[in-house]
Amino acid sequence: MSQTVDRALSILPLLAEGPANLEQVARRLDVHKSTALRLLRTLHEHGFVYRQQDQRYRLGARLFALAQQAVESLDVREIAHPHLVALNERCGHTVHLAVLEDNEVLYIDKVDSRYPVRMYSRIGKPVAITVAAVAKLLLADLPEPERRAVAERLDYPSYTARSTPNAAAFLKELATVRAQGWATDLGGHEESINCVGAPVRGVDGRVVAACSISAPNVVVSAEELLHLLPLLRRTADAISAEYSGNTTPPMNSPKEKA
Amino acid sequence: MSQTVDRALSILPLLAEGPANLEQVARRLDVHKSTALRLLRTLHEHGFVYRQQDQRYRLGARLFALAQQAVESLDVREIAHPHLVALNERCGHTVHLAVLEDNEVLYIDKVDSRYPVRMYSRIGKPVAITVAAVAKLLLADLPEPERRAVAERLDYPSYTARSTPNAAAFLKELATVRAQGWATDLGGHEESINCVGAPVRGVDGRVVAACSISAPNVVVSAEELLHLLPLLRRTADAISAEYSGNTTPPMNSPKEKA
DNA sequence: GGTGGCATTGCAGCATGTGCAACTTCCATT
DNA sequence: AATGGAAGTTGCACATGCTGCAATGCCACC
Repeated sequence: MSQTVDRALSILPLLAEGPANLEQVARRLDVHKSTALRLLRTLHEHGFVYRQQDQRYRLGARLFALAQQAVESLDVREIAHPHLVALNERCGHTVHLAVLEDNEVLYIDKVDSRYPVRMYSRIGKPVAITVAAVAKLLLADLPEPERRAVAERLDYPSYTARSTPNAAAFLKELATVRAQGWATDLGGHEESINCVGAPVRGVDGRVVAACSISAPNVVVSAEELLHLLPLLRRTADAISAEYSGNTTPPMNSPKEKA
Repeated sequence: MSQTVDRALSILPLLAEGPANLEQVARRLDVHKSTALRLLRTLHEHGFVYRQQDQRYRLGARLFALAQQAVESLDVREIAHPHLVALNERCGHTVHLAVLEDNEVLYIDKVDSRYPVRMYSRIGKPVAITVAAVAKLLLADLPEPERRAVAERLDYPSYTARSTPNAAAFLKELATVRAQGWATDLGGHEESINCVGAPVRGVDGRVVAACSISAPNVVVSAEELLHLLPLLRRTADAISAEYSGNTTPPMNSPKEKA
């Protein structure tokens, strides 16, 4: 809507691909060099862009700081985290937390069995929305018309032979997920990887996030993974309860009983 | 320099403090509501801003994705180089910068000694991973299981009598290095050459690179080399700071509001 | 010392962003 | 229901401030 800002913001993803000099930026934006220069200067003043010795521009540190703050301000994540850690300790597999934002599903937290807690490694990347268990859970909760609209609008990449092929199949799957209250992704994204997911709900019962357990075939079969469903659902419910304020305070490790 | 972009970008740190509605944003920017609305719309289209159910604005997902890509393209070497040169000017010895890549430690930069001695190192070549100071620093930062796995997998060539003999000794050494935050190689690779190394850390505190000072016995004793440790560590810390964006780079610094 | 590539500057013209005021929507209150 | 207020949204006339051009500066490489 605002041409100038629109152009300026377009520079950022462009630079994310790698450093670029003024002329390259100008050409990609299809504007005059002087225009690009002014935009870059403004971005630079705000620290979104950094200029290296060879005068090429690259993304600046301010982005990290902002992304960091943004992820920290997600309160679901904060509440969920200890539960996810506990779940990971119980089952040993990778645990994800995801939310829906503007028709994209993104991971906002992850606990990996091998790399405990660490930085936000893959966090922030959009997930394969047509196949991921967490995506199904989040979309299944949308009101019918919107769900249909989204399903219609999506692409259905064939990651594997078991990927969701089209909108019709996806809507059917969403209906199933909605009814049963949990979801799976059995080799739909990567042939050898299975997931089970469960929804986190807010006070009003709407799905605000979804968490999942992922594990490769070679470690546990899909069937064995499903045995973890009760544990997963208890975790998701515990997060829901705490998020809605319906339960006892955080205290220490909210571990669950077998 | 560009008013519109300047205003738009100012919105982001503002939202980083927490969600805000249109009027609050307009007031903070000191512009009319309609102006703020248009800026926010543009930010929204680019995914930098997200609108929650209560219509308040929040930082959006695109920030995560960008920060992610940016960190991948960050080149430590470019940032580190001037620091390494400065260090070399101060101490006169050979200075190295190394990173870990696919279980190999690679020198990615080197400033040669001003003394007439040659060192057998080449940029891009793998280093003697079981003895080099930089290798110890990089491996010491790995999560425990992986560290162990790597140590187990390595060969332990006896370059000299003081080379690391086996996995057990190596792991013990790594534990020491991890604890003290610096490392040495005292004649472990070449009988007459000693090194001290210090880690370069990224925003998340993980070791992303390591730099070292190397010098032959005939020029300085091991003990004298250790006297350079404080200088080395200051250098490494300066690189870390700049790499993490915690400090302003030499010349082109973002503007300061005075 | 010339040449080419790229960044930078100053400027005139007008596209584009701006603020205003009217309109809508929603919700709380009577 | 009706009323009032608070917040978001829209259309528009004005002029600010953005745009592209052309000229200049800067460097590195022949």
